[in-house]
Amino acid sequence: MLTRAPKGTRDILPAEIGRWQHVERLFAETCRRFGYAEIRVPTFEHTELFQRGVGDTTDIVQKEMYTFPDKAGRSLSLRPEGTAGVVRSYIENGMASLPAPVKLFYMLTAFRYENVQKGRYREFHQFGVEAFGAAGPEVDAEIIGLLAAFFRSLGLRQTSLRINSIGCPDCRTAYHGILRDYLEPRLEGLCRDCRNRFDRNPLRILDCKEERCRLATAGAPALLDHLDPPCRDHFDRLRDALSSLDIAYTIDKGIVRGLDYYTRTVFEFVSDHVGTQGTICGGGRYDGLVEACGGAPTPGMGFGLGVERLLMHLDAQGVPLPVNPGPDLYLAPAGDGARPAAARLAQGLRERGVSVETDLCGRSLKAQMKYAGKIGARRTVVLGDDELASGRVRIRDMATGAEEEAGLDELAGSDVLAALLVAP
RNA sequence: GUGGAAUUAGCUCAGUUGGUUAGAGCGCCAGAUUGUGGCUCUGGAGGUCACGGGUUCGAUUCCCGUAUUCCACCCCA
Repeated sequence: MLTRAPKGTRDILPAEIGRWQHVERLFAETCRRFGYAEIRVPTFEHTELFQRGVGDTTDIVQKEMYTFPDKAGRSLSLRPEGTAGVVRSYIENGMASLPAPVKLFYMLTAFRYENVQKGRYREFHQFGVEAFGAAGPEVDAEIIGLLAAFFRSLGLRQTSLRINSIGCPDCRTAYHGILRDYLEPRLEGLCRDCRNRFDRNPLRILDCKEERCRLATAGAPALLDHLDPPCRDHFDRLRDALSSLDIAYTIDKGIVRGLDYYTRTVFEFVSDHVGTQGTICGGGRYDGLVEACGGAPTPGMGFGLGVERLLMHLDAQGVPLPVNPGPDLYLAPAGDGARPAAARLAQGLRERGVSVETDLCGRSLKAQMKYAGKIGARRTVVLGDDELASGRVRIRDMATGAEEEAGLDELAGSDVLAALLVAP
């Protein structure tokens, strides 16, 4: 063949589209019940949006973005996540003047130039929500509650919620000092990356997976223990809110998250199954992001959820997902004389809402019956000279083999139509 | 970006210690005489053995490179 799908991309084929549509419907419905409205934003944006919005120092922006000049010389980038574009749209469309909070959800594809593994692709699908204008922990808890409801309705089990607070810029500045004091005598023991991080972003050193860095930071003070009083209060009230929603969680002081914009609350839903791509969903609060992108100071909170990973973990847990059903009716013309009548009848039934298949390959009646069985047709009707002459047909139930007689003229009429539309 | 493994039909896999036309199961198409599917039987289509070089009289098989997939690191969804 000429070429294959590019590395890290995949086709979603008809055989699996039912699973995708199922989770999409369920997510959209859950969001609707929680008061979130769908928004669709561009696949690419000006590169500076992501540099500012995701963070210039992040791996995502530094190493993983699909950035290209367009023919007019603008630097554009395929979105590596959903939040930045939604924030841009919020500002650009004056949503600050809408009744607060502004609650949005999206289902989109994002792009990262990364090495491929299971559950990690270069083009991947993300669901997410963003809530603007609510500063308190109540919205944090509501969003986590939305996810809990979504997972429950899907039948997803064995995931755990981990939460942390990384404070506001003030407590982070203060904490950076405390952390540097602790790390300075241990600087020689750190890896080269982390020695660079020491000045720029010492918080990330705690996230380093290098053995020697983990040893050096094992006894380091945690940011969570050095929050200023307002951040501490926010975190404590989030815990109370989660408890009153009966949502179980564990505190994980190690959650830092790789995007620069987070403040205070950060959280992840992680599958308890083995496997390195265990994070299904991650998010948190980003109280400085709208302002950083040129809007008025506006608190925000949201998450991104990896759809491929969600489906992967549903599979791993054996959660059944629907496949697309076969047609309500297969209409089999017997003999060439019946073909125009069959096509006309199929058209009429389809316009009345029945899903009908009929022969397009000139097959024998026997072959048509085989085909009807293979595509999962619920019923079949044979249409030949006899039926056209008498105006009577037999409706065959493919599961039981039972046949029921009906008038041809009533087949498209309401009674038989109703029977066809009712699931067996 | 760094390591390791794999790649033979649409799918899951055999196989060739280097030698004529490369196999199976499933799937697909057709048939088993009258107008009825699932079971069974018969036949058929479908492969430059991932791609490109090298060694050789001869390479799907051996060697090198590349691509892709999977695994680990890293990162995250």
